[in-house]
Amino acid sequence: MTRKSTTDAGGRHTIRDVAAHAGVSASTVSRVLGGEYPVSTTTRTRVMRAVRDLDYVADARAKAIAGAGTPTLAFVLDDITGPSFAHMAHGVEREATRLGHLCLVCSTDGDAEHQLEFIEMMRAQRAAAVILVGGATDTAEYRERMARIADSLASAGSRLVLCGRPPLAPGTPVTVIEYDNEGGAYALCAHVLAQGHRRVLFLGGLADNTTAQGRESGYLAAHRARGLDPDPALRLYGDFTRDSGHRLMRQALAQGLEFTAVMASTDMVASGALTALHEAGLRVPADVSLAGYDDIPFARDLHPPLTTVHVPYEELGRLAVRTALGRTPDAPNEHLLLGTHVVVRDSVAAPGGGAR
Amino acid sequence: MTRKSTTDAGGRHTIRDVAAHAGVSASTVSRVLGGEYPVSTTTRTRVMRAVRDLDYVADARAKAIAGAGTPTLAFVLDDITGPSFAHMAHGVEREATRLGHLCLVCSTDGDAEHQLEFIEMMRAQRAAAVILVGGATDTAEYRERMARIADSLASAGSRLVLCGRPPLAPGTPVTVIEYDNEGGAYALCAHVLAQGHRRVLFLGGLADNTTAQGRESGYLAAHRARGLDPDPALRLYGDFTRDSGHRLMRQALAQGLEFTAVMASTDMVASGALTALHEAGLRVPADVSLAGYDDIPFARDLHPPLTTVHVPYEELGRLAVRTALGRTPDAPNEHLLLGTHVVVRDSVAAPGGGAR
DNA sequence: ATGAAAGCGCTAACAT
DNA sequence: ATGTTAGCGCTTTCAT
Repeated sequence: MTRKSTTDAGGRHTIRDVAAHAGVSASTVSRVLGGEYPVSTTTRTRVMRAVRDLDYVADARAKAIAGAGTPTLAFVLDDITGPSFAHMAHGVEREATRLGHLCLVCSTDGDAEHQLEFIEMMRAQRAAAVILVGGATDTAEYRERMARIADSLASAGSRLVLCGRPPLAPGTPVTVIEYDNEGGAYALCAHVLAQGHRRVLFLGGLADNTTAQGRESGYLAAHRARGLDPDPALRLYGDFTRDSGHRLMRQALAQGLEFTAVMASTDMVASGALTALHEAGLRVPADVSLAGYDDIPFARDLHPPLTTVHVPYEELGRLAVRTALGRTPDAPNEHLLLGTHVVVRDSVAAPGGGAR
Repeated sequence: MTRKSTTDAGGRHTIRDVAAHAGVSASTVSRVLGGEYPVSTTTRTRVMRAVRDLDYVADARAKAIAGAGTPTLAFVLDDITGPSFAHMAHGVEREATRLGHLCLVCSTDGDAEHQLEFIEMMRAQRAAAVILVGGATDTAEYRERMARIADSLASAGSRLVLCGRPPLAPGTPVTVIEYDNEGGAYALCAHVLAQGHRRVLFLGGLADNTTAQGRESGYLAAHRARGLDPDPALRLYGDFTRDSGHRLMRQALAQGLEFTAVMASTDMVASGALTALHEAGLRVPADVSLAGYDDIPFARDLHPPLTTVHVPYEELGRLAVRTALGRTPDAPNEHLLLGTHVVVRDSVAAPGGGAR
């Protein structure tokens, strides 16, 4: 079988096969499929029939390279398994497809190298935008690296969007959308303090993660605003998982740390901590108060329902793609800061009976 | 500026720009970048320098069309927001990148049309495999539609993988990987029954969803195996969300349904149900026992820790990718059934004090 | 070891 | 309204 009629076993039909089958030229097929062009009705029908017969689907890569094609959008996160990331991904995904974009999702497991690789891949795919989400380590190296990526992307007609990450130097072609970690944590901690607590344990995330740091700053600031000086021994670090919360809490209990409330950097962390508390026979909030952060759907099913800070993750995802795609009249360098609000449920109360 | 030196403002450099910059031919650049070909060291260095200078990244689409290129893999699910799906996605994603594949993820929000559209897109992308996950409605139309897709994909050299979905007619070029919903539910329900419960409320999912049906079948079968005839009034239907569980449970309570245990079709559902139970002042498991399904990480943080069925979702995702990519010596039509096991925690006990 | 040329599957002028 | 001819950015013969 010659390499002309592509109707070979592989079954991968080309536009020329369809053309031959319909007795027209390839361009005509292209035009019929494209839709935007006048074609006689009879030809159109014949072509469509051929398409159906051959079960033809145009190669998207070829289209893309030839100028047409569905634009692509990349979403890079640390771990799709975290509820808050999943919700953002959902928002991104929905908005992207609503806008007719294909959407690549990649979890990097928090590995910076892997992340870099993936971004490079996206650049190779000529993605319309790359959305990077999740706290980072805010070092000079980080800023430099990100700036380079932003420039590369920009010069290729693409755009970098940072979500929940530290902004870069002004002038860098980047869009950053942050949610106010410090503000949320401040408000939450203020609420806890207002109940009368004076020793509140902070269960942090990775020490150098900006999201974790923001929340810690809020915790600190709230204390200082009341003229309080939080005991450094009351700050423990792990990551954002449920297991980390569980482990940290056990550890705190084992060390005999004294506190009447605990503020977790994440609902997941709070969830694990809660179990550790229960395991130790402590009642929440009677014996110790507990607060989380993120307001994942689950938070209200904890016992007691968790007081936490609501972050509009899904909306955030949607916003990210909208601004990334320039659906919003944007300045070259955009910086949005989304507000959050505390959701008061039952896990925080005044320090009561069995204070430790 | 003529359309020859692509070094225009757009910045999108082509291989020819690099070639020019390095004073060699495009083929040479290609060879250097490809690696698999002998090139003089001096040339190689010059080319690499040009690449660096221009910040050049080869267009993946062009590569793909020309025969090289990273293969792509598509993962289609209903909702990335569901923990079990997220874990599968994680597995898929990890294994795919481990195997050097790009991975497209798409949530269809349970919309069959949208799902179809997306599959078509993936065919256009010439994806190496399409993994479809999540229960479906098992009708003749479903089987027919899926078979058509499987054939299309196969004839394009791609492959369809069904995960947690009903198998198709033998001979269809499809791989299906199921986890044993019925078996798991049977074992779980047997456990509940063994505690002495006789009226156990079943909180289902979408009535026509095969996953939900499988779990219901297990529930039914476990009863029958004991010579019990479960009261049909004890089966309520909603979906797999936390809210559904909450609503259904309230409803059951409001109607004054009598039961001493409840078996939810999902941990999420169980979670919502638990809250409804608490809100009604009922204690678990003292007043009523509760069991879930999926064993999401959260399950152990519920109060009491939830007895449930473990499903190896992440492993499932990895397996799907592996078999899809034929890393497993596979028969043309493969059908795997993964086992599950019940995880006994504290939410199920013998019917006790305040039976309703 | 390197260049020239052909081709991948498609679209977009440019002709009729 | 339709066919012809160039590309798009890359790889891969086929020469040299």
